Amino acid sequence: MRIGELATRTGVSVRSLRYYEEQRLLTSTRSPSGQRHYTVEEVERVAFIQRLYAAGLSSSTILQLLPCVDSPSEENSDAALERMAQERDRLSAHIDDLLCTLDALDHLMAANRAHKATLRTARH
Amino acid sequence: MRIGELATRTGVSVRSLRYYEEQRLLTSTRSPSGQRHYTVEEVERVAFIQRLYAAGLSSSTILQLLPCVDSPSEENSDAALERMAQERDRLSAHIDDLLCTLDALDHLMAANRAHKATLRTARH
DNA sequence: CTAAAACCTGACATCCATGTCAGAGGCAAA
DNA sequence: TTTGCCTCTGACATGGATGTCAGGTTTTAG
Repeated sequence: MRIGELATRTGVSVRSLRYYEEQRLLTSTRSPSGQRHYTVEEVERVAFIQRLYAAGLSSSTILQLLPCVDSPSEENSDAALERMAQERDRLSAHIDDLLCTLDALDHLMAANRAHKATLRTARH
Repeated sequence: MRIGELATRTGVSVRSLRYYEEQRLLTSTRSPSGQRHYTVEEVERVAFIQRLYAAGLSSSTILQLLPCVDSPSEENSDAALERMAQERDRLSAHIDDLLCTLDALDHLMAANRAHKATLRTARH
């Protein structure tokens, strides 16, 4: 498929797909005229890359993890595995932090609603 | 306390504290010479602001939520409460997404380790 | 064949929290 | 008083993913 189709299938802009290639996160074969072509596998790969971006990883960090995805457990993926473990832990800690924040918001909202109910009762 | 102490107590840079004030997320009293002074309450407030930034809220969004924190359930905080509910839901969805990502990383790492164990067995 | 739509490269723009620097003033200890 | 550290304002810089535009080529549909 060409880049436009990959873009609509993944919900990622054409601009971003080219950027991923520039960052060596994604590869494409080129038609004789130079247009990029992708296989269906790339759909999943782009989705995964998006996941990692959403988890706060940078392009260069993602690049370091990819050997782990592309060629599981070959020699050169040791460092990738280690890096992945490190990012996993960071992400886990971040999630815990966000859960605390969620909790704080829930408490705040509950307090506000309670106060509002109090006002309503007092008025009648 | 002065700004430097608030900075060290919260782990937030002096630059950022001034920025928070510029965004009207934080207020200070000024000494006659113009230096900012804060009460201990501000420590908690800064920590909360940091939480919200870490949860992906922008300065203007945080500003919209603050009435909910400062003056619970006064009339003008209705919009703030609604906005907070909206952000809460967004955050909750984001956490779910991150949990999926965490899961994906765990699976990948397990697969890599399994493969590595296979290689080790074959060698002996 | 022609027009529209999609693609190419390269470059510059954007957002936004934070860093950093410059120049000036404030305050406390020696 | 002098020295050193803290603070002030204002301005410019940064990073990184993405948007956008220009000028040109390719593909597709009619």
